[in-house]
Amino acid sequence: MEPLYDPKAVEARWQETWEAEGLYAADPAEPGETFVVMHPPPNISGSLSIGHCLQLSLEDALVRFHRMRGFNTLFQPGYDHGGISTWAAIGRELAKDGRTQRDLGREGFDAYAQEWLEQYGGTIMSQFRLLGASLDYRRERFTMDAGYYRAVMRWFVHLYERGLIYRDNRMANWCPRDQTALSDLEVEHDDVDDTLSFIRYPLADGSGDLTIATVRPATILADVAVAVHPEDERYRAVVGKEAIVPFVERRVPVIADERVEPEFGTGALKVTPGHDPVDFEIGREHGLPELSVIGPDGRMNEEAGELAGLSQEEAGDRVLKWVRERGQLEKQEPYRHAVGRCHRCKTRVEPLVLLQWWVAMDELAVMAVAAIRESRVRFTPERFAKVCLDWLENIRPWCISRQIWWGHRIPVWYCPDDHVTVAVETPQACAECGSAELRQDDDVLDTWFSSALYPFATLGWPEQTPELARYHPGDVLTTARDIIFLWVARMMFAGLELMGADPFHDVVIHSYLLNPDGRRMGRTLGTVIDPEEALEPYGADATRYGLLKVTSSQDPRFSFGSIEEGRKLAIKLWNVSRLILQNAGDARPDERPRDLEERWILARLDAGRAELEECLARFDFAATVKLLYRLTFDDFCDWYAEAIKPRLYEQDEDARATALAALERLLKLLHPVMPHVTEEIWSHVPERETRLIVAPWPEPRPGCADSLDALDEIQLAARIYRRSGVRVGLTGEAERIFEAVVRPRENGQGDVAAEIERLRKEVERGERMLANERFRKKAPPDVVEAEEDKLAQYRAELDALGG
RNA sequence: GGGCGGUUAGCUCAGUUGGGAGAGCACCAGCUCGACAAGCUGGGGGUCACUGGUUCGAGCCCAGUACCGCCCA
Repeated sequence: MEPLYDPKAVEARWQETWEAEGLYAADPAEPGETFVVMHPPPNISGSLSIGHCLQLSLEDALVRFHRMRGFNTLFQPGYDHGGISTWAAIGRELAKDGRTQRDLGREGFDAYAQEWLEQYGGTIMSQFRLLGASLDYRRERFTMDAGYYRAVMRWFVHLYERGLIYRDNRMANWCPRDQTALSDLEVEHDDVDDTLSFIRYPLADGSGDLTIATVRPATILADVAVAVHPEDERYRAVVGKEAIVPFVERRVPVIADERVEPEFGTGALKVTPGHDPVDFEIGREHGLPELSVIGPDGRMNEEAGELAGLSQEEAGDRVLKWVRERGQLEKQEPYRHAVGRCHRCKTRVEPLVLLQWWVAMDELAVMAVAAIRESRVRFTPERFAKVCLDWLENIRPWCISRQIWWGHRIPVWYCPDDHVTVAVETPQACAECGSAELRQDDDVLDTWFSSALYPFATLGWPEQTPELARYHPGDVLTTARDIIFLWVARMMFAGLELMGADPFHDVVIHSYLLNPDGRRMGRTLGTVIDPEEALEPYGADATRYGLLKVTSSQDPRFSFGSIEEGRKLAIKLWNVSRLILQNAGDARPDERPRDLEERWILARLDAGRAELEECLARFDFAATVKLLYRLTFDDFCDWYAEAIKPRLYEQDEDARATALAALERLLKLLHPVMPHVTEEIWSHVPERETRLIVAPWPEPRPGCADSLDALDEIQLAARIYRRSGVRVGLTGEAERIFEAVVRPRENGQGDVAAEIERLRKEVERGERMLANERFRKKAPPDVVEAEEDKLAQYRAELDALGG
């Protein structure tokens, strides 16, 4: 073994070896309980971020752990076409040459996207490999490959035939820049400073006027009513009358509707069903017309008459000028409110009534609600179950059509008479009139519509493949919290609807990595950390360790500190392995615990194994790596290795065989987190029959459990000696171990006086506590007893120091 | 407007039923011994955001306040 550990060469070699030897491969024909993790497919709008690496590290730890425990394990790789996200990314690329997606034409765009796909898909797969993720790379899937495409068509047709997909004119979110509709989830809300204008609408009968408040005066042109709350005493008398809309001077009814908020503005609401979601609902209920004065470009359209072609702001100014001149502008106030922005391009979203395809959600959502309520699907941390339920229980129709060319084209065809034919395969004739002149719907589906099928479309559904039979349903899904609604909830109801099963039983919401200065990482913000910045200098094992270390916090700031710690752990492990392997002589790994430190380390390793299993079972990865760090540094290196060192040099065969066996146990425990360095060391251990990646997980070892605290006395003596220079009397084995571990020359002088002072304070504290009668009376007996023991211990130490 | 997180050492963060405030990094001091100076040993450093409450005992439980962040509308 080289004196210096070089992760770079070692890691690359094992990544190739594991894959070449088929050790990542899942075989449905093999026996064994299955463990399946579908890695959330990164979308091909870019390469992996350090956040993706965190997710992979966590999944791969679980996967490797289960593989070693003998599970038939599938870790599924793939990538997502990424709908609007990729569409926009390609748009930015084309813009460099002054081109747009539309310039290429639909076929030209497809060809361009194909090249893009190959480049980024390849990048993503190579990044997976660089991290040592033990995905079954032979099974790489893409959400638009032929089989998956067909699955998406089936899903659409299925829902259509169930009556849950329909085409309708409804209020949708429109991105004027991307020129497409969006779902509610793809709209972000930001507060902006705006102006609230109070405008008087005269009553048609001349009996007075009503004042409304609006931040969008341009939409006055599309007003079709004024609404008040039915319980609002102030306006009871005017309901049923007519008001005159300024500028267009249209007579509109004054109506009563419970959706009006009496506290907002004056309590009277201008109703514009064509340009506001709430107004749209009011309009539908009251049978009002849906006028539209704003076009898909976000500017005033021809319905706006003389204002046609103006921006909304310009039009609003014209309207305000009109009312001001006529004394109908009561006042203006600064007003802060939320506006919707396109999730991808941050353009202000325009609410417009549009003919789109929708999914009715109630019936589907109910199934997912049941899965959560019945704990068939659990969330970690638990609170996200409630978050998911809230969304599912207040769900609204899902707009699934997108006016872009990248994605699954909607499987609907129209004949010249506008009859609708819905089919998985391209139909030859109209289902209604038989016309052969068919035109396919231009739009594609929301990317999440297809992602919902990921847990089984990747396994071949709708074909009944051996993989589908064996690996569905899966086990654990990990993701970031912003994906819960977009993907997790939708996978749940898609799985229940099509497969009749929950696609996983555990959802692990991992932490969200922030930039070192506490800001969100975003490509557009230029705040992303490239995984290369960690992998290149530190290696995959250290990076994996460092990322897992910060998974307990909700939004940890990324720093290289924790990765540095991982590197130190790998180096420490390397060095202690050199000690044991270079002094092993002809010994073979064999547990022959004879002396105190051997029974102790086997007990500690077994306790560590049990604790590690508990940590992983509750998905506490930070606790997992901290445990491994302490086990390696404190127990294995500082005590066990030091204690046996003389016996290794003396060619004690039992000590050597046991040391090799103990090292093996440690390597196994570390493998799921740090696979490369452990596999490399393992390859130097004599007589290994398998690779570590598939070596059996350590069995419980109850035999040494009573030695778990066997070194307590010696460790205490060491502490006293190192602090004060005073030797506590030890006998036999204890004295031998003390001599081996605690080197006399270390800090020999010590400070006896300071140590005595410290111990006196401890004794005082204990005496004070135990003198409190109420403590003795009310605290549990075991707590009191523990305090008494500690006091006795401190008094004994004080005696030993002559204090 | 509704909801959810967070606030602990100079920095990044732990702290699992309430029972002496921890780790890593950084800092200071000491130490080359046949695994490791990318190391070892010891040390300094905190009003656990604030106010009140419950309790023998509160970083932890309860009520409220402030600030930061997120989600939904």
